[in-house]
Amino acid sequence: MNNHTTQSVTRFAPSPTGLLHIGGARTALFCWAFARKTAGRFLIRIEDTDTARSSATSETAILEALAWLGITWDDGPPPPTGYSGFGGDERNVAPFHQSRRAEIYDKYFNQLLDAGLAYPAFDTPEELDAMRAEAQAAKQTFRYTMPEGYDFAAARKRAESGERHVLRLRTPEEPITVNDEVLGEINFTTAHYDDFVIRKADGMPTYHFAVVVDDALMGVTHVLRGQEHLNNTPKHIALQQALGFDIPVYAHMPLIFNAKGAKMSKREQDQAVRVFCKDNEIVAPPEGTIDPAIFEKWLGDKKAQMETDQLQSLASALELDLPEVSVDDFRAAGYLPEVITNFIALLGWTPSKQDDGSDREKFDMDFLAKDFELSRIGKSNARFDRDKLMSFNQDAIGAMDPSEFTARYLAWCKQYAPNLLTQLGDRFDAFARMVHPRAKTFVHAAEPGAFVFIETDAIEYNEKNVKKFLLKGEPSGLETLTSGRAMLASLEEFTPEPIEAAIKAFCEANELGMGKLAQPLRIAMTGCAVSPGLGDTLSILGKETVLDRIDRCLSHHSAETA
RNA sequence: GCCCCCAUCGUCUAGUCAGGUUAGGACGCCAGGUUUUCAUCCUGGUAACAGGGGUUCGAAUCCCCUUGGGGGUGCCA
Repeated sequence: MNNHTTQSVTRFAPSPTGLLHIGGARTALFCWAFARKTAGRFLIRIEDTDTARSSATSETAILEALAWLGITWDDGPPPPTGYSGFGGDERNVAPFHQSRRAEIYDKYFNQLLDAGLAYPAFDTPEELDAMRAEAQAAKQTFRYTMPEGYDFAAARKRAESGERHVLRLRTPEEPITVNDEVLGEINFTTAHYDDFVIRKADGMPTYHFAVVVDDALMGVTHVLRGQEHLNNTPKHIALQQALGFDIPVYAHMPLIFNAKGAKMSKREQDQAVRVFCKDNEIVAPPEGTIDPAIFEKWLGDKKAQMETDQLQSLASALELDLPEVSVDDFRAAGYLPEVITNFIALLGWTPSKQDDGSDREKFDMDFLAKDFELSRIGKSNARFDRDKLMSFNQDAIGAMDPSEFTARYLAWCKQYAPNLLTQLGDRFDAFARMVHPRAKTFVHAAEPGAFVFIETDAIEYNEKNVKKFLLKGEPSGLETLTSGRAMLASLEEFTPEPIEAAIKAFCEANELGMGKLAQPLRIAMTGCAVSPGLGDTLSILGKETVLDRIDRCLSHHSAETA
């Protein structure tokens, strides 16, 4: 036996029917981590046996999301555009799309058929429905088993003559024990599996069959997947036994839910927008978002789901943050890939303790690749806490040096906020530097800098702040603002440091606290007493605008002092 | 209905396998401090072993029951 055959192989096998769900991302991450940890291989396989729902677009989106997270694969489709250095077919196990493996499946279908371990069944969906209803009425679990006196030869003849049929596996009558690395030993009696379908009427293998054949042929040694598959496992083992395959190691991991304890789903997003519309009595879509007819129909039907991009344009027009569900959602919301992987790794898995014995929470992909252990996967489902994710993201952004933040923020804006870029022009670097210390996500980053984008004439002054910082005191804020204006007007270099220095010197010379000038200036610039650092705030506006805003503020409030 | 899995602060979790801890950390929340505002940062606080039976000198930890949560029960994956 050579090293090649003893090497561990894990796989992530998405079905290309949508974006990469955050739960799927965690499964992929753990599969990746286990392969790295054990110096094995991680492979990607595309499970596109559901021809009606699968699409190339969603396959591309899923691969791109994985690559963006830094979850790269050894075997599988080529890397998405813009990535390189992973994927391929070094071990000669392709194709990686189940839709292109029909011949392979046929070979094994025939093997089972010849051995009498699989048989054609001709029941129509309606007949099956009736049988299920009957079992339900009798308060029993429906189990399909081979009819008494089943005539193999006759059935094969019917099948070969083209009669519509499926293939079912003859399952054993003995209980099956699953040895799960996470859950332990679980015994399944025959009540858990019946003669399930292994080939659909359209000739495609079912999930159960394809997964078992492909895993075996692709040398998969460790199957790490969500707990929703636990009940499928005896079926897979029955199939492996019938086919003479080795049984891989199984590890079923807990599920991830939203804050409410429900499954995270796209439906949740539709729900959020619909509730918002109803609460705010919005009966028509904002101008330039979506077709009013579509909107109306969607609003009226609680279960209706809108296309993802339509929903997003609607949400952004309503200034509503959509609950994120897919990796793409989190990416668009301005979360960092290294933060997402760090955070989801913590959902259902615990890293080793730090050297001093304290708990570890922050780590990168390299650490995960070294530290990952199946034994530290938990058993109970986890809720996804966006507050904590946000906190991690803020910490990570805060830890970047300014040039890194600027570069990454720029890259994000190019993709998700091009308007910001055109409005800012060559002031982008200064803007990025200004908002960096306050940024929780790239989406939220621009908020403290909102004053940059409004017209001076459109500034609305906060009444409370005006009273406190402009009208009261001796000298009043307005008086300080007036003398401060002259000082700023005479300033030659209008960049952050000189501005800060000049303001400081001015306050000291006049024996004033910094706030005496700073707060009135903030109100003049933004309308309220909150802004980023004064040097940044003033310099990004430019001297002319700063003086304009001071003048407007002064004239606006002079009547009140009189 | 039937079957399977799970159960520590509001949330993620350490501790459970090899019973003995003031049940620890993180996010959140509250209070105080630093700061020209905000944010950051610092300090402190809040808050949990689902309930009931056992076993034991001793139970978060082992066993049973109840309750609660989740999953499955497809010619979806």
